[in-house]
Amino acid sequence: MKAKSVTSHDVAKLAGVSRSTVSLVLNGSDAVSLSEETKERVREAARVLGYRPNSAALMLRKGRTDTVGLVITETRSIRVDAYIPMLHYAIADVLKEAGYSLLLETFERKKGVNPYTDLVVSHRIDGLMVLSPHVEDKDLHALLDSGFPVVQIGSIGHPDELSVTTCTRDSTMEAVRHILQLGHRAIGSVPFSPAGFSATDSRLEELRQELSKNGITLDDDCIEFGDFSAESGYNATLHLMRRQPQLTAIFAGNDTVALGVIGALNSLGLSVPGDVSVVGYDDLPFSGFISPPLTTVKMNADQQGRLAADLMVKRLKGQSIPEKRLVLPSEVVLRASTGRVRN
Amino acid sequence: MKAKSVTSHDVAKLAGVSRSTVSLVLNGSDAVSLSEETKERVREAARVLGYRPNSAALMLRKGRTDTVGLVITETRSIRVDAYIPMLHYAIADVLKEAGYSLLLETFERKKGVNPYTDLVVSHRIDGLMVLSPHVEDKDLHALLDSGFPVVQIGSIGHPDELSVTTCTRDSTMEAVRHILQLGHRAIGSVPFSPAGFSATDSRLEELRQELSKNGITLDDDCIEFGDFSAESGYNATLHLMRRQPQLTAIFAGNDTVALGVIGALNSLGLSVPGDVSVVGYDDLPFSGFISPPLTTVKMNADQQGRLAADLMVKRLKGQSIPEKRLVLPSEVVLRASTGRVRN
DNA sequence: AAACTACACTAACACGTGTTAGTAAGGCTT
DNA sequence: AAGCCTTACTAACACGTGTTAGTGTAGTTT
Repeated sequence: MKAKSVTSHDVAKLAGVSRSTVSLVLNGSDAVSLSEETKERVREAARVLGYRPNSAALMLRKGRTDTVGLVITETRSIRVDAYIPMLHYAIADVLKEAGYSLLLETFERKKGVNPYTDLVVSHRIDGLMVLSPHVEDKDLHALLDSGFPVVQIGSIGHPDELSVTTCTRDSTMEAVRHILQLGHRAIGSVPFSPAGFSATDSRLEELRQELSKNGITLDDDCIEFGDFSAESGYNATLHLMRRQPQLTAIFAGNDTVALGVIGALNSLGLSVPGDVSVVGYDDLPFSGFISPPLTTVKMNADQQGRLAADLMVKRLKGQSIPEKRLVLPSEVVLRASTGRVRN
Repeated sequence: MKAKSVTSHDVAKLAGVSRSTVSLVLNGSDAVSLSEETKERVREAARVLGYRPNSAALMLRKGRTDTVGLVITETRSIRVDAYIPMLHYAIADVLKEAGYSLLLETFERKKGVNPYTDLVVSHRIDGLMVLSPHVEDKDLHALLDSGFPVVQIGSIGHPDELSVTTCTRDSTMEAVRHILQLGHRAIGSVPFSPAGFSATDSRLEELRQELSKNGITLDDDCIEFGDFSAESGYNATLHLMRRQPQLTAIFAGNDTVALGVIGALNSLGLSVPGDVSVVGYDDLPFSGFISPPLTTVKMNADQQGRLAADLMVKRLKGQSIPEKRLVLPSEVVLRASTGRVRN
């Protein structure tokens, strides 16, 4: 019933040589000389039998798995936001190209349990990629201390970390200037998550500072936190506009939330950008094609993922890494969701 | 530098017993009797050293990897549509709960290359999940013939297949009736992909049949194919409405495409649903919170993924599987993107 | 007293691979 | 003819684990 698997022993038997010879031929080793005729006979036998080395045996022998783990910490966001999957698949692409497999690890943090231990200590993976790591993640810091290959998307400030981040400061400044030039003065914000997440905190802080430079204070009453989903953006906006109906511009924490922000504004009878302008972050694939097309701060998830995966490949292959912390620029994409303030 | 890994040998030495004893204790085997005192000493030693069995050795010894592969065939769709990731993460959740890891495999089909061979023949995985399989996929049929554990999301009609599909026929009927009751007669469609993909073909065929039952023919001129993204929906709609400006209702192939459809209609100065009604498929998390909230055929990706993963777990654990082909019902969700036809 | 049982543990094998040290034979040099 | 190099190959080990058959001892039965 179960097709017995083909081992190098079978190949050896068919080719009339020893198992060692099979291994040497198939791995192209030139440490020992073999006649061309024998080599060909072995290759042919392997082909006929459809031989593939058993990967577990390979891992055991070589002491590596050619597998990289991917940890996604923000489990709440996975199902409702498109950004993580974009990173994920970009990473998968690059790693596959370099000969590595990608093992997905979604974990919930439990008290007293180090979520990295299982994968790492059991030698299940050669390296770990962490998306949106928490700055105060004790276990992650410990893992970095141990020297295990880790690449993060997002920094936790560890001296040895390899990370890729996107700096939104300049773009936020540019977006704020854009909004101010359109005449807006009553400005609110709907971050994409509760406070405490690094991207949320930094975007909010940058926004606050830029507005402040221009003499506008971003009052706490003008902020209503979302929770990753468009739904949360929708509900937050309803609350926000009930409390602060004078607002004419809203900075959404990301494009998914912005979708809900626009939906809520419209449901309140407000037009975008006629009555209220909306700015997002990320520039998801759909952002240019919704109604109205969204003005947003482009993050380039694809490039971010690819560079992170490149870092991992370099690290695993022992290649030199000139820059351990890559910082990508963002870019403001002006579209139709922002407009001149109503009279 | 490199922290040498802890093996059962180390544990044995510390506990003052043989390696066999360590293995027996830690696996809770009662095939041989051991004193409680020794057991405790071994457990303590293992705890102190932080011992975890080497997974490669385990795989080799046990002949299984406790790993499931996930093949995503529609690489074009991955980055631009939210449906696949939802399936993906639901599957990952269930498998993890059952003690399996998930290995991601995104592959491009190349001539003469069997994309399943590597993972399967090298014993890298115990089972394979295939998302949106092609009906005529020769290699997949061969894999099923071989008896290797495969679960598909989407059917290819193989006699032994394990699959989960969602039947949209009833919902399409219901949605069509809904649209007709609103007075619409000039109806178009923007499928989410080119023809040839099973979901696209079946949805289109169901739509055609239902309309036909009501005396309306869905002309080819009233169909403009999308290509997975919101952008493709946007562009297709521009073409479609230029060609058929009389249309008052559009069935989008999925919600992502519907996003672009609505965007395009608005950019043409048409309101939704004032001038044109739009129906989507999937009910993505954002669909209820965009503007206008989208009327759609709900697919329940999460449940689909969970059931598929359950099938896989049952299959791998040798449990009985009463129904090899699960067919889930869909459900029409009426929202504000559909309305009475304009006068 | 011999034989058996129960207990506590270990030696040895097998999983499938890559690699190093070693063997055998033939041709060449001295 | 003895020694040496080259060519062609293989035996044997190691990776770390789970398990089966087996060993020895103490206690109990016949």
